[in-house]
Amino acid sequence: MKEKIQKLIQEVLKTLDMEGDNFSIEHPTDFKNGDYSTNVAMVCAKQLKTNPRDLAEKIVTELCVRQDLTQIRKVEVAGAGFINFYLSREFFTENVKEILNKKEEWGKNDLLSGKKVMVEYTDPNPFKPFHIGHLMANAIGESVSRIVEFSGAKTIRANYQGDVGPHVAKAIYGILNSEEYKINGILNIKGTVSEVANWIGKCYSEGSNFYDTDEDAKKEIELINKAVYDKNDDEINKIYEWGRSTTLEAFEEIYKLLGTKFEYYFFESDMAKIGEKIVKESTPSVFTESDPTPEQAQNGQRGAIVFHGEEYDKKLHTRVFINSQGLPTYETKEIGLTITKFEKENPDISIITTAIEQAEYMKVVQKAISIMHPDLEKRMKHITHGMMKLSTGKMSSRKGNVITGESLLRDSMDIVLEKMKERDLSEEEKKNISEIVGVSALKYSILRSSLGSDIIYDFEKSISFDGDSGPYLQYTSVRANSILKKSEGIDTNGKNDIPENVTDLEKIIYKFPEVIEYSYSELQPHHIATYLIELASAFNNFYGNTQILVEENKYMAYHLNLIKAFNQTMKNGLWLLGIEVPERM
RNA sequence: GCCCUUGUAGUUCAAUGGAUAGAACAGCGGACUUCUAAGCCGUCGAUGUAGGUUCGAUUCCUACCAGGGGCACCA
Repeated sequence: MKEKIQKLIQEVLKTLDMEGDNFSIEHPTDFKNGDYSTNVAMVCAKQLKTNPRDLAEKIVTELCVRQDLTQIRKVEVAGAGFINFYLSREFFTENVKEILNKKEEWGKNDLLSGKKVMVEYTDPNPFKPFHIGHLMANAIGESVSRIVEFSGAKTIRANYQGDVGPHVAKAIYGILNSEEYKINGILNIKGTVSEVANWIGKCYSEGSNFYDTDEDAKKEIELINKAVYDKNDDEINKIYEWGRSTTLEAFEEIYKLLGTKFEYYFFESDMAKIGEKIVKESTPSVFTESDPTPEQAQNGQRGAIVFHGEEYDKKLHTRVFINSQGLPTYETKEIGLTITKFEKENPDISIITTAIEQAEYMKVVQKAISIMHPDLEKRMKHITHGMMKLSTGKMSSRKGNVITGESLLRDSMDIVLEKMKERDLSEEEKKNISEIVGVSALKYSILRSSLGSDIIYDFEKSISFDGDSGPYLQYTSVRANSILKKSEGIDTNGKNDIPENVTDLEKIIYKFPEVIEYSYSELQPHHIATYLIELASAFNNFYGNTQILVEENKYMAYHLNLIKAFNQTMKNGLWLLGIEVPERM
C-alpha cells in the first residue's frame, strides 16, 4: 500500500511538473489523521516558494481525478500541509483474508531472499556458569535470527565458546582442591547434569579466588593451564574432558528450554591457531611488532604484535593481537573465528552478539579484518546488549545461590506455577505452561527495550504479568484461542455482514509486515515487542467491548475471522521474539 | 585526558525531522451475574541545561552538567 501511494504521488508530481523524492510516507500516530500521511507538500513548497497548504490542495485535486484510487476512501489536507489517506473498508476486509491465507507466512518479506546470514550469539564458556548476560545474548540473538529468517534469508546459528584459557585452569584447580573430589575423584560428583555444572561453576569461582589471593595457587593454576594446553597430564586431561562435556551438556538443556538450536559450535582452542597464522602472515603489512619494554627485553622477550587502529580511523585505538610471550590474544582468536565463518559458509552477512563492553574492541578487530579483506567490511555487523541489573538489588536467587541465567529462569517458572495454583489444569499442563510463560517473561523483559542499554529486571513486576509483559501477550492470544474454540459448533449462517466501521484492531494488524521490515533494517527486535503490545491492547479493547458469540451479532463470521487474523499476527510476532504461545494458561 | 554511548511522567521503557511526545507499573476514579479479571474504561503526570540549523527538533549540530562503557599484552 505504501508503495502504491508513493507511486501515485510521484505521478502527480510529474504532471504538476515538480520533482522530489525526499518526501516520506508514514502512519500518523492518531487514527483521526488517516492511515497514511505524507509531507510531500511541505517538502516541495520550499523549492517552489509557495504555501504548503495550497500546494497540498493542488496535489490532492490531482490525486482525486485518478482512476486507480481503489482501497482509498478519502484524501485530505490537514495541519501544516500534510496529505492524509484514509483506507477503505474493503482494504481491511481484504487484509484479514490475506492473513488467513498466508498463515505462518504472514508478515514475511524478501529483503534478504537468496541470502545467507550467520548469527553468532550466547557464547558461554565451559567450566563457567551460564550467567544472565548469556541469557540476554541468547534472547537477542535468537530473535535477530528469526527476524532475518522472516526477511527471506537462510539463517545459520552459531555459538562460540572458550574451552581453553585461565578460567579452565582455575576451575580445575578448584575441582582438585574440593572435598568431593578428594574423597573419590570426579566419579563421586553426583546429581543432575545441571547440578554438576553448577558445582563446577562454584569450583571455578573458588579457584578464581585462590588465584587472586594466593601466590602458590596462582603458580599451580598456571601450571595446570599449560598442562591443559599440552595435554600431558592424564588426571588433568580426564577432569578436563569430563568438565567440558558436562558443562556443554548443561548448556544444551538451557538452549532447549529457550528454544534455540545451533548449527555451529566454534571453540577458542581451534580459532587461536587459525588466527595466529593469519596475524603472522600479515605482519608487518597490517600488524606491527612493537618494541619490547626494557623489562621484556631483559627476559629475552620480543615486543607484542599489535594493530594500530588509530592510523586508519582516529576513533579507533591500538590493540595487542599476540602478546610478548608469543601467545595469541582474544583479538587474534576473533580473527580466526571470522575468517573461519566466511570460509565455511561464506555468509552474505555475519552478525555477532556480545555485551556492550566489546563494542570498541570489536570495531578495531573488524577494521583489521577489513584491511586484509575489504569485501568483508560491509558484511560484518556487531550488535550489543547491556547489563541486566536486578532492581531488588539481590544477588542471590530464591534458593540462595548466586543468580545464574538458569536460576533466574527457574525462579520465573516457579512464580508462574504459583500463580496458576487456582487454575483448573492438570499438573503436567501447569508445568509445561510455566516453562513457556516463565521464558516469555524473561525474554520479553530483555527484548522490550532497544539494544545496548542496560536492563533493570524487576522480579516482582516482570512476573506480575500486567501490561507491558510477555505473559500479557500470551494471555491475550489464549483468550482469542478460547473464543475460537467455543465458536466451533456455532452456525454463522445469516451472520455474514461486514461492519461498516473499521476497528482500531484492524488498523493495527495490517502494519505487521512493515514493522518487521523496520525491525530488520535497524536490527532491533524491540520494535516488534512495542508493536505487539499495541496489537494486544487493541484486541483486548475489541474483546472487552464486543459480544461475539451472541445470536444478535450479525457480524459474527467476520468477527471470528478477525480474531483468527489477530491470533495469527500475534503468534507470528511472538515467534519472532522467540516466544511460544500456550494453548491455555 | 581522548573516544563511544545514554539522559523523556514517581518508576521501567517507546517515539524512522512531523500533527495534541506513546505505553506499562504505581496513584486516584469507574463498569460488568458476557465468550479466561493475568482483562476492560476513565484520570493525574515527562523531553538534563544553554544555544544553533529547520516551515517544524525528543530526534541533527555546538557547549555544559550527570550516568555507563572503552583506551597495549584479560576475555
